[in-house]
Amino acid sequence: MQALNINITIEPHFFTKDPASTDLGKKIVRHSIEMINELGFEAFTFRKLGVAIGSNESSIYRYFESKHALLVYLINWYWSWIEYKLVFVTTNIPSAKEKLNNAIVLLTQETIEDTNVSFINEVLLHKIIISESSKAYHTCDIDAENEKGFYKTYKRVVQRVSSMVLEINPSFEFPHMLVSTVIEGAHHQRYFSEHIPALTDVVKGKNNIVRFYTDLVFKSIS
Amino acid sequence: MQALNINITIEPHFFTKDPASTDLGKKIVRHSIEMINELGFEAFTFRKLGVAIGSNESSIYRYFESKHALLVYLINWYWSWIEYKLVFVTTNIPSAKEKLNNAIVLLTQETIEDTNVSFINEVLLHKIIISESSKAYHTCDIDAENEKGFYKTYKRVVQRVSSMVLEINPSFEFPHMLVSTVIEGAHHQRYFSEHIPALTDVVKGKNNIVRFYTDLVFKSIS
DNA sequence: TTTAAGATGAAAGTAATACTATTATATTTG
DNA sequence: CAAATATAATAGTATTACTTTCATCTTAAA
Repeated sequence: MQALNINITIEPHFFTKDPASTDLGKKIVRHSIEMINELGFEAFTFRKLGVAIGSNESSIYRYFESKHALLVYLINWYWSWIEYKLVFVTTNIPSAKEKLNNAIVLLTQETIEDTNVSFINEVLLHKIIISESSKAYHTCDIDAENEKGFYKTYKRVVQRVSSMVLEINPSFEFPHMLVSTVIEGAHHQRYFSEHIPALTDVVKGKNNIVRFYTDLVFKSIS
Repeated sequence: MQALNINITIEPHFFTKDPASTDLGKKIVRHSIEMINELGFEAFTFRKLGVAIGSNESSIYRYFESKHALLVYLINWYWSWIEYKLVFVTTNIPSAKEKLNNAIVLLTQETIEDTNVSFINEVLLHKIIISESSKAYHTCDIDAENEKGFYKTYKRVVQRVSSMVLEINPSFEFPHMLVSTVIEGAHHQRYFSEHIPALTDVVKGKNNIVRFYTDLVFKSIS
């Protein structure tokens, strides 16, 4: 996909101060993505990030109230970006099946190029989504956070693809289950293929994950 | 399932001292399951557990070297128990389809009764598996731990069910992906249905999750 | 050009976590 | 009954995830 002059806008309740609005903010986000990838979310701290960007811990807290909040911001950025790409690959496609196919490919494929849409490296961000995003919603605060709309963007993506499923088969009972199974499943399979290969059948270089989930979707809704 | 006089045996490398071998050990495991459920894994600490069982933090460390190790123990206990039940519901079933069907039902259904097989409450343990198990394998130590066989029991269950898939369709390319997708998917759907319902189509009281995944499996392998 | 508002930095402090280490006291076993 | 083993009590450590306070630096309007 070619780079357009677009920008992913993130709603104000995902940050204390908009990181996209300042140099320091962008630096915080950019380097946090790198560091979370390198260290994992647990070992990543605002102190270490501060040292890495030559800034102070307390300054970072002016943008994000906690490292959990930063992760939620990143997750929402990711889903906003996916939503944008989803609209892009499904607009003006007359065939409902082709539309859904494009959507499933988008949701299950590897991210291999940084589109330079922004100050965010999408390849690394996708890796964070795969390895760390479950830590954002497996908390005891999930219910309160869900009410505040923390997972709205993700839900919207699921809703859009579910509608495509219903376009093809209006009587299919479980479109949301199917779509969220595919999304979470693809993430798991990518993680397993790298770390617990006995749980997958992934051969490196082949697009097995995309093919598996595409088949799964079309067979189960027919 | 009726209670048999069986016991789930856990391999020695999952503990420092076998909790099944002493009263204190059983107390540690029993109460840790309760507390992890109440507080979530993050807020659960050995200190709190010690207070709850009227014992000392340092005594708990003699059984498990860390709270992560305790979680890995619980996960292995769960999968050993599932493996036992899996063998139970698939033995002496001549039809390959019925066998696989029984397996999928077992993997996707809710656990509603504590079988009293042991000192472990399986209903609560299943909830921990759903909410917390991903925290065990989403660590930076995953590769080392996988090599040490930390996830062997889980892999064995996936392998058994994958074989059943191949019995029905020997040319199916992705049996492990299918089975791990179903297992992880069912856990996610149960979690989502309680906390982020927009991501599912689950109606309370109905066995939608079981039905959805059973259909999914049989449609995709046919 | 001054000024004052806002952004950032430096430094110190806090409560809690996830352990470890040491020593004392029970309890069991041979 | 002694020795071995299990458990408890206590204290200590390094780190985390923040918070607070105050100083300084920047910048943009008066």
